[in-house]
Amino acid sequence: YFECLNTSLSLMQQGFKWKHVFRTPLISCSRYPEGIKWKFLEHKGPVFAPPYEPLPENVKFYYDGKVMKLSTKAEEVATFFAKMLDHEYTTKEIFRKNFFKDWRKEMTSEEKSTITNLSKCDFTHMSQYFKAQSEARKQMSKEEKQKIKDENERLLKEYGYCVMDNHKERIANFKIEPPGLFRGRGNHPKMGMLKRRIMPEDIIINCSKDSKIPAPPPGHKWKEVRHDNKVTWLVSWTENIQGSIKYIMLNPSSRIKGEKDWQKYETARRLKKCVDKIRNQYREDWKSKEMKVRQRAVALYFIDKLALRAGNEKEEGETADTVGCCSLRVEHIKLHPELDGQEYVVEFDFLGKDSIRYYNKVPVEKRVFKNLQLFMENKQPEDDLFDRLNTSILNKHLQDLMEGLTAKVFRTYNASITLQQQLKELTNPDDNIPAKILSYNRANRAVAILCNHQRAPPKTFEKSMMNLQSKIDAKKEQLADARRELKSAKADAKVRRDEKSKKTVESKKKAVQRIEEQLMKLEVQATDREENKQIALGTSKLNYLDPRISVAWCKKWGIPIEKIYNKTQREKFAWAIDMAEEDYEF
DNA sequence: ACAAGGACTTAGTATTCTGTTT
DNA sequence: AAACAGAATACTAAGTCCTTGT
Repeated sequence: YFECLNTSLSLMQQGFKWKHVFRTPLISCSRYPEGIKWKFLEHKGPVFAPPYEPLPENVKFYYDGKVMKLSTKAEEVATFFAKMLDHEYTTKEIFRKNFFKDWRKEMTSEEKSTITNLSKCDFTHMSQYFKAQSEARKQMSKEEKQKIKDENERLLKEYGYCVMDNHKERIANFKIEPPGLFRGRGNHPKMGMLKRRIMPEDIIINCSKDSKIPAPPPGHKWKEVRHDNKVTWLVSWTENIQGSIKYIMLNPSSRIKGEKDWQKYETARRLKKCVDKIRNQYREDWKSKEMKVRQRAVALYFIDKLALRAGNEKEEGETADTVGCCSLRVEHIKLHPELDGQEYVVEFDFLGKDSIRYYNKVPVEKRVFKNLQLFMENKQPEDDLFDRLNTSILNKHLQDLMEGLTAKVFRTYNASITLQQQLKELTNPDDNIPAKILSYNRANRAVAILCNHQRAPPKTFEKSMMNLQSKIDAKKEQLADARRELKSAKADAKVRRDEKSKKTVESKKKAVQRIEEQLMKLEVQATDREENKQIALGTSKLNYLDPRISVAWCKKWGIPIEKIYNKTQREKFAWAIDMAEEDYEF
C-alpha cells in the first residue's frame, strides 16, 4: 500500500498528474528483512537555533538596586529567566534554586562574587524590553511579516524534507531545540535548570553511505556520522537535563511512521480475537497460590478495565513523582467495602503521566477487592502495591498470551473498540450532519474519558461560552421574528389568494427553516463545547483510535471526512482514508 | 537477572495562523 | 485596521518497551 501511495505522490511532485489513481491495499507492510528500516537515506542535517544576540546597551539589569553590565554568557541565561518572569514557575523555590545554580556556572568569577542572591536580581527592565519586542513583532507591516514567512518557507524547503528509499518525506522536527530553562511538568525536581545550547559537535548524523552527507556549519564538525539502517532517526544528540537522547525523525505522514501506526492497530485487532480468553485467564489467576501471579492478574485487570498505563519504575529525584499501574503505591488507593450503595469500591487517586491526576471510584469484583486487601497488609503508604511485579514481568507474561502483546496494546484496543461501539450506539440515522458530528464527538469523548486525557480549561472558556449563549439568544429572537412574519404572510395570502403572496409565504417558510437549522447548529455547538471543557479529544484521536473506524463511519453516513479530520490528520491517516470501506470492522 | 541505554510513541501546552467581528 | 476567537501547528517533555552490556 505505502509503495503505491508514495510512488503516485512522488510522481505528482514532479509536476505530473494522473487521470485517476486506483490504490490497492497490500496485506504485508514490510519489504525489508527483519530490523532493516530503509535502504537509502539522504538529508540536509538539522537547523540550529539562532545565535544569541546581546541586549542593546540601554536595556539594564540591576543587582541590589544598582545597574550591572553582565558578560554575554551570563546575560544570555539571564534573558531566559527574564522572558519567563510573568510565569508562575519563577516564583517556585525549586525553579529558582536550580536556575540560580546553573546561572552562576555561566558567570565570570567577578559576577559570581557579586551576584550571590537571586532575590536581589532585578530583571524587570529586561522583561519589559522583551514584551515591547513581541509587541513590535505583532505590529510589523505586512511586507515584513511576509519576509519572515518566506524565510521560514525557504528553511522548510531546504531542511524540512529528506529522501528515504526513493521518496521525499517530510521531517517532523528538523530544528534543534534552542537553549533555555527546563520546564518540567508537575512537581519536577529539575525545573529551572539550564538547557544548554546544542552545537554541531554534539550532533550525530545518520544517513546512508551512498548519500550526500550533510555539511556541518562552517568551522564546525559533527560529533559522528553513522550509517545505521536499523533505526529511523536522521539526527540525534544527548540532552543535558536527564542525559537522554533526542532525535530528529520523520513526520507522521511518512511511510515509516504510517506503517508502524497501521501495525499497531493490527496488533490491537489481534487482541480483540483473544481478549475473552485472556480475561478468563486473569480471573482464574486471582485465585492462584502464588502471590506474584495474583498481583499480575489484578494489575492486568486494572490495565484492561481502566486503561491504565503500564507504569515503569522511575529513578527517584530525577523526575516528577508519577505512577502507572505496576508502580502504584498503597497510598494511591482506598478500599471501601461499601460506598454510595455499591459494594467493593476502589478509590484511585494518583498522578499519572505529565502529572495529570487520575481520580476514579470503581466497583470491582469481590475477588479483586480481597486480593487488594491482602496486598496492602502490613505495608506503609509509600510501599509498592504490587511489590512482586514490574512492567517487564507483566509484559513477558503478555508476550506468552499473544505475540506482540504488551500492556499498552490494551489501551489501544479498549479505546478503539469503545469508539466503534459508541458510534453504533449514538449515531441516529435521522439526524442531520451537525448532530451526527456531535455524536461522533461524544463517542470520541467517551474514549478520552476512559484514557483520562485532560486539559486545562482554556483561559477564555467562560467568556466564549457566554458569547455563544448570546449568539443563541439573538438567533432565537430572529427565529421568533421570522415566525411572526411567516404568520402574517400566511394571513395575507389567505385574503389575497394571488401568486405573489403565495410566493412570499414560501420564502418566509424557507427563512424560518434556515434559522431553525442555524439555531440548532449553535445549540449543538454549545453542548459540545460545554461537555469538552476539561477533556482533550486530540490525543485519543491521534494515537488510540483506529482511523479506519472513523473513515468507515464517515462513509456510512455520508459525512465529509474533513469534518472529522483536519489537513494534518488527513495526511497522517491517508492510509486509512484510502483503505477503509463503510463496512470496516475493527 | 538486572540496570542502563536507546528508540520510538504519547502527551499537554504555547505559539501562530486564519477568518470574522468590531 | 485592530481586536478577537478558535483552529492548527509547533514544541518538547514524559511515557513505553526493547536492546545491550555486565
